[in-house]
Amino acid sequence: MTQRADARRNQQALLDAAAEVFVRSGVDAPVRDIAATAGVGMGTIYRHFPTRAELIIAVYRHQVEACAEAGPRLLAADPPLVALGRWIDLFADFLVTKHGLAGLMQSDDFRPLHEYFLDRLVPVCTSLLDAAAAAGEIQGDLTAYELMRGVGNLCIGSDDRYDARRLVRLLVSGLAAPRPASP
Amino acid sequence: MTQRADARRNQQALLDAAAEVFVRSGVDAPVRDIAATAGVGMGTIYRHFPTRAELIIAVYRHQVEACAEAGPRLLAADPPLVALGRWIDLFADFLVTKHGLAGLMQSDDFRPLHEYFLDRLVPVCTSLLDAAAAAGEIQGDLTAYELMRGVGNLCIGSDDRYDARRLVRLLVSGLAAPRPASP
Amino acid sequence: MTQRADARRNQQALLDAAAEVFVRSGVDAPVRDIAATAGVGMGTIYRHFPTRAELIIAVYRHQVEACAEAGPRLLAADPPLVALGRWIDLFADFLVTKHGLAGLMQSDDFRPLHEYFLDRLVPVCTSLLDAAAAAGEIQGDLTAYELMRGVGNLCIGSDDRYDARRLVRLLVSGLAAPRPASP
Amino acid sequence: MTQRADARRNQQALLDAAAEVFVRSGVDAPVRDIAATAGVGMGTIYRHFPTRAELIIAVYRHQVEACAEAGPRLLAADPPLVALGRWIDLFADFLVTKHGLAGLMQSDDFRPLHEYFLDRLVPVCTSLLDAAAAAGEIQGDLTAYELMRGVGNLCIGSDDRYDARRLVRLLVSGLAAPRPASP
DNA sequence: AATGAATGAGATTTCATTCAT
DNA sequence: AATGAATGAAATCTCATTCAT
Repeated sequence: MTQRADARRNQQALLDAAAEVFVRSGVDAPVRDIAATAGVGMGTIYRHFPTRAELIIAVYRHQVEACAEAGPRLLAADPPLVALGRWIDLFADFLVTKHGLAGLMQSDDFRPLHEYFLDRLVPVCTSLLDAAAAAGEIQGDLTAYELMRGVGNLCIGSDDRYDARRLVRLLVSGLAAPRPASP
Repeated sequence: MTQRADARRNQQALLDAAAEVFVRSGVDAPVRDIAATAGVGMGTIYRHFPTRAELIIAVYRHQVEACAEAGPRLLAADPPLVALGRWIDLFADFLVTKHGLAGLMQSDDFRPLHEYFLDRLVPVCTSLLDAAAAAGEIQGDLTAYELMRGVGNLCIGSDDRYDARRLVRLLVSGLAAPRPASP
Repeated sequence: MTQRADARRNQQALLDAAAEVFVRSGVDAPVRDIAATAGVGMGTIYRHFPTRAELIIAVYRHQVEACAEAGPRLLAADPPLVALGRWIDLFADFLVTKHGLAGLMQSDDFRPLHEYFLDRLVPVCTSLLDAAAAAGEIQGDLTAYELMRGVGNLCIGSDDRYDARRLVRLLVSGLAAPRPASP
Repeated sequence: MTQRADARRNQQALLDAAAEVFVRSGVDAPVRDIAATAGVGMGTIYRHFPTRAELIIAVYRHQVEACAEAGPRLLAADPPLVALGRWIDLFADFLVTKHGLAGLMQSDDFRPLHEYFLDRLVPVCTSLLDAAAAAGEIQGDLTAYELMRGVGNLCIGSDDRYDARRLVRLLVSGLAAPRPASP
């Protein structure tokens, strides 16, 4: 059982290395690079994460979970549209930080990854959206799926000249119902 | 001079073939496929377009030009914000149609491509934006560069479940100045 | 079109190299070895023979054809059982020479190879067998398929201590109808 | 001594597992599969059977011994050629049942395996063959070694369309001396 | 100028084998 | 003694790119 500790350490090294390499070279970086960065053999990656999607999911799982859990908390604390805005900020922060992650979701090869994100986060986003709609704070009938894809896309390639978060805020403000003219 | 004609014919065949293959298999389709579709040898592609970015630029040049030229025309015909909206629609249409093009812009390898697009279109977009700002129709100080990147990003991966144009419209509406409360 | 000559030369070099390597290391020798022996890059093999089965078939095609064509000739020249014996000798010679070929046929991976051999040779063998049966020279109802598999198997691993041809002759003699006791 | 018992139990589990896996996936099945089936670690296999040949020999030892012991018994009970035929049937049964075993013998890597079989069985076969020759029941001077290799080869890949036992019987009948013409 | 055959680097994946625990 | 995680050497296959013709 002592070995288990070793393996766990290794797995963590792998996750750290993968995260680092993903930032450096994108999520489709050669397996060999990740192995080298982690200081393990290539077989070790395949033992822990048989497919690339599994590795990516593992790399980002913690943050996806944190994001999912934040939804209800925000909704309880703020008016719906504010909560939605804050949650979207959280989501965007995550994506922007994970340089290259957003761009990845498009690829057919990463369907499982895409699905994991959606399965976990779309319901959360839906409840925020529904609450805002119920409160009459937003117009239209955009789905959570579309909103998240839009935000996800906006977060691709954020850099000095392109502040993704700013665009995201603009998008959310476009979502808000027009303020009724005062009487 | 006859050869010149030959070469020109070849170049056009190449552009047509590349456009077709780009739609079919994305802009990173194998060179061989493009050559085969054009009915020329692979060497011919390399002679005409030494890098893939050059080929892509050539493929889309006409449409980029058309888009650039539409700017002043729209501005002359409509109120600034309407003109901006229409121009953005035009730009988005172009990107959505060119499946995969938007996603490509991110890659460092295609810097030249990216730059061509920006050099040609940012000034046009800037003049539309400035006009709208001057008319008090928009708030904030978003640059044309950021707006175009945002729109470009939103256009990635449009499909049945994700209508990029809709998100783009939302973004533009977020740009509009809040209607001043009536007195 | 001059290049065609080059390519043809290359293809022949490939076939020669493959034949040599097959003898040395078996028909499942690494592609790289065959390429190296032929003095070409690995891609060249894949261009000429996309699958391993295609390469093997090509390597042995000439001899399979020669064997197939010998059947009718022998049948025309000799009494059926003699013709059958000679044809089987020919077939066995081929297999024994192609060290390792016989052993290969078993593998599921080489189904296409197996099928090519059978498609081409079973009909020939059948006509020899039928003629012998019609002449009352053989007993039983062994199929050409079984006979050929038997002969093929006997030819595996012929060497100094194991003379496959001798075993084949024994098998064929076991096929002959028992001489009717003289009156 | 308790550990000795453990080790013995393990060894038996390994043999059973190997036999099972050999049937399922052939004698060159991955070591890991055998270990998993036996419910032991891979290191345990290497401890007990450092080479694959040793494992295979161990797996089949019982049956090889049984076959060897049957020789004298059959010879005592039947006329020599009948005894030979029955013994060969026994040998063929063993090989046909051990799917893939016969094909394996060819490989240079399994020389030790090959040798074990021959060392144990050739003398038995020789005595049967000699007895038949002494009785004038067979012709020629085929060695036991060649006969066994022939039978071994015939047993490769027996299936629905190829009945190895039938071919083996044919071979043995080819061995019989021609019935002397009646006076 | 054009061709397309050839090259070969690089990416993935599988397992036999070792060795720290 | 046993475990099974780790290793890393193969082997396969795919293209971007070159270059002889």
